[in-house]
Amino acid sequence: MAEKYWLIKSEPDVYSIDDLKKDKKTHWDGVRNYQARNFMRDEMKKGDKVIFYHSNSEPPGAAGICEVVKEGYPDFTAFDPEDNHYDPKSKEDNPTWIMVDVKFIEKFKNLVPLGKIKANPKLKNMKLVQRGNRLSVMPVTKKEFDEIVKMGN
DNA sequence: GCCAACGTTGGC
DNA sequence: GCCAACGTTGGC
Repeated sequence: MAEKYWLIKSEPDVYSIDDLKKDKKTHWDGVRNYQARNFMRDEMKKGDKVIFYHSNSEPPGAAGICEVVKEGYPDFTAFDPEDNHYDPKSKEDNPTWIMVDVKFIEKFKNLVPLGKIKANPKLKNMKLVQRGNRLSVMPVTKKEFDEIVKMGN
């Protein structure tokens, strides 16, 4: 099956592309949105390419690329009462929340700011730029993915 | 810090 | 099942 392409959002104050570069790989925990969960559980496959997006930052934008290295498995941070992402509704024998592991591929030479993404007619159909989108994990097309990579390097 | 957009919760 | 209230996201 062909690779899929995704975009995941992170607040760089919490976890940035530089953190991922340092760590080499990470588990993408803390997603507490059903649509995003379903993408990770059902559709994200090993080898899929992912745009790493910085939200709530100055400027917001696409920062780099990573790749799925482990497919959906239970987000254990939901089981830990001490964790910020603790969710008592999620049980270990029937987990509500799912995460994947991603590994660092590259950091763009230049961050692709949201403004430029919005200004590019080829990217106008991206969920990212459609109104009020709060999804933290979303699919993108290969064309959109390639275009953003081109803008970043 | 503001606020619009959106998801979730809970009363009925 | 509706919908108001509330909390969160995220750009500006």
